Amino acid sequence: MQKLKLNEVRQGRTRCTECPIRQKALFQVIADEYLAEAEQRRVGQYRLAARHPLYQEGAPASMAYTLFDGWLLLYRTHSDGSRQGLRVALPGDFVGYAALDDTCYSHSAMAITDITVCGFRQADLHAIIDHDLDIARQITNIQARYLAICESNVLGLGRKSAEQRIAFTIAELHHRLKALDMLHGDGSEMPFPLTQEMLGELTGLTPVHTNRVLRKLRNDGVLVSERQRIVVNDHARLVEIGEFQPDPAG
Amino acid sequence: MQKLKLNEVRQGRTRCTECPIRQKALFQVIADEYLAEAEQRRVGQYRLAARHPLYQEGAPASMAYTLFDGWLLLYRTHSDGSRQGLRVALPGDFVGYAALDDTCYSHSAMAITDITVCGFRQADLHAIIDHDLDIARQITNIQARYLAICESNVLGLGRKSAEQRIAFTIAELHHRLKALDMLHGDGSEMPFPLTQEMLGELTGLTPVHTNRVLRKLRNDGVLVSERQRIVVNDHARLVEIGEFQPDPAG
DNA sequence: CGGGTATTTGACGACTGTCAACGCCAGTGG
DNA sequence: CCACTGGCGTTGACAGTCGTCAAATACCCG
Repeated sequence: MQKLKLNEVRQGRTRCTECPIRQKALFQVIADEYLAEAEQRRVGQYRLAARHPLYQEGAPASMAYTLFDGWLLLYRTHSDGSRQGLRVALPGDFVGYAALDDTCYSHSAMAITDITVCGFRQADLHAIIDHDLDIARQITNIQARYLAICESNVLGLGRKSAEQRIAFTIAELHHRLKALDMLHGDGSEMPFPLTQEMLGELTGLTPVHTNRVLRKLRNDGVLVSERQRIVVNDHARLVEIGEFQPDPAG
Repeated sequence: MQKLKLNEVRQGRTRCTECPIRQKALFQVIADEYLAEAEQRRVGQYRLAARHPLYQEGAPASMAYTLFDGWLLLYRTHSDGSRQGLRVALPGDFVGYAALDDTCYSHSAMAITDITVCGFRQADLHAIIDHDLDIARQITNIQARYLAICESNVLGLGRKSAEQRIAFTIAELHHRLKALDMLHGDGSEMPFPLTQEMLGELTGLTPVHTNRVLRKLRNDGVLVSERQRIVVNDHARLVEIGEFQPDPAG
């Protein structure tokens, strides 16, 4: 596991309005409200290269982010150095929020691909929340949704087999990418920038076993997995194996 | 797995003020604020017998509860009927809150022991939150803490061994019971109303393997486990095995 | 082309689940 | 008081999933 440089890689800083994804962003309301002040508060849009950390668990949680472009992996580090994935953030997702002042991040975030994020100071967010009920509710809802996802992960890791967890994870990503109109071709082809090691981190498996499960899904004709891409041949089976339900799990 | 009767068992309904635990309740502020209206809104204190459900996943989330007395198990049900424990709630804990109107519970709650709870209508809570910033913050903090616990569970289930997870769970409960002054004797003796099956549900293990792990901890002199009771002989080892850290995990 | 990273595969072993049986205990009813 | 009963805890034998170790191959990028 290589050491990654800290956020030295941030380059550029352009106005949030230039981001095309913005219209779809879950967190659009805050982006809108905040826009007027964004420039003068020196909070704006950042770019971060793939494989670099956005923030790290244990560090003071000074900023939260809306992901505008790219894929982001949220994970928590075990004492032996291994990592447990918590969630993949996709464009529009709001990450790194801490409810209290002077808190530390509970997890780390690493860019899977090159990403573009819009940063907010936590302190500013708290101030906004106190003023604006709609935004307060929206943030609360986002947190509640994330909590439900987290509970689903607990259920999956505790009760499901490796194959079920892999299938669930892929099915869930397929579902979310579809909602973001990020599928290719006839809709069965999805971009998949995660390495098998990352997929293993998300599902609590070693890279080797992740590979074996993928091979089985491939042999069973459920999907085709290549670098950077997965083609879902038998979507019904994938959903069935993973027991994926679009709504309740988030 | 036997079928449990629904909340038919609720008996009595007395004023919240009679509960001695109240002074320590995390959720005391709301209890205070809410007290004046509690009676007229027909929201008050319930009793529920051990092994009976307080609420169930998928049902409309009409109420949230502060646990005044007893132990409560939060869990989520897998499609095969097995259950994955999410958390044990102890006196003072606030459970069942849903951020949105017209939501369903994401998980179920079952009384481990006989319990006493103080119920709040979700709609009323939402109204209170909109009026009172302090309470809004407090609920948000409770949710944030629960989220951190949930992330810890994901890490544990994904990366830790059975022995580590059991040790962690016991160490965590020991820590929380100590804070509530619910330990017996010299502080090494803790009440433990969970069955081994429930402990297995929390740690993602079968009852049989849970038993084997407990035997090992017993043979290694770490603890003594009996029905309804655990004596922690070697607290340092327990914490070390489970990699339990009091603060960050909640 | 060369070097590093990711994927793939096989052999082996450890951890955990499954199945089955038995013992213990508390509560119940005769 | 005692036998009965059901739930829980305990144990052993066995099987299967998954991790570990090691090596080979494929891919990407300079």
